Amino acid sequence: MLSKKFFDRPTLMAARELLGKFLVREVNSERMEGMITEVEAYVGPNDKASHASRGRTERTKVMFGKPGHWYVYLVYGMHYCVNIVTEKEHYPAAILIRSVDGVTGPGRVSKQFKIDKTCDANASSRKSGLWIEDRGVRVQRIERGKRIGVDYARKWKDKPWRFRAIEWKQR
DNA sequence: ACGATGATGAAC
DNA sequence: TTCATCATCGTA
Repeated sequence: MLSKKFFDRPTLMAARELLGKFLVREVNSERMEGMITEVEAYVGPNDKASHASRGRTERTKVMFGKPGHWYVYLVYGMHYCVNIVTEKEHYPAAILIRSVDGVTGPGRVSKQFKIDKTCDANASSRKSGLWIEDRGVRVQRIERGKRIGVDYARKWKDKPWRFRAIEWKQR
């Protein structure tokens, strides 16, 4: 299981390395799991694409908290987005999980893994029923691009902070 | 191309 | 208390 230490470092670095890791969900003795194939980084208090750029609020306070905790929120009144908090406490940053195996799109991922508001602010751990594991997959090729759905973010909208696994190998 | 759908944050 | 906005998705 990935420890807090994995997330306590620069977000772009953690984001790239999150590709190929496995998202595991356990709820009502049902277990789901899949390899993370696409992520986006939201970094620091000035990133206008990040919810944290408006400062610390009830919703976003978890982004300012300890690394390795889940930030889950509702978008467009319908879909949940699943993020994992990174970097040191008080520095707001997180990684959005956009695709897992064949499940492409943050809303679809949360639906597939039954992730909702009850997961928000929990630590990534077996106990919380939602965690991440390293199973020895080595990602060999990564595509990098702009983040999706953040056209309002001025100069931050074109930051190439989305990462997608193109090629990988089981060790 | 567009509407669904409701929490959130900021303005009033 | 109101109001615009929104890290999306399914249908057309």
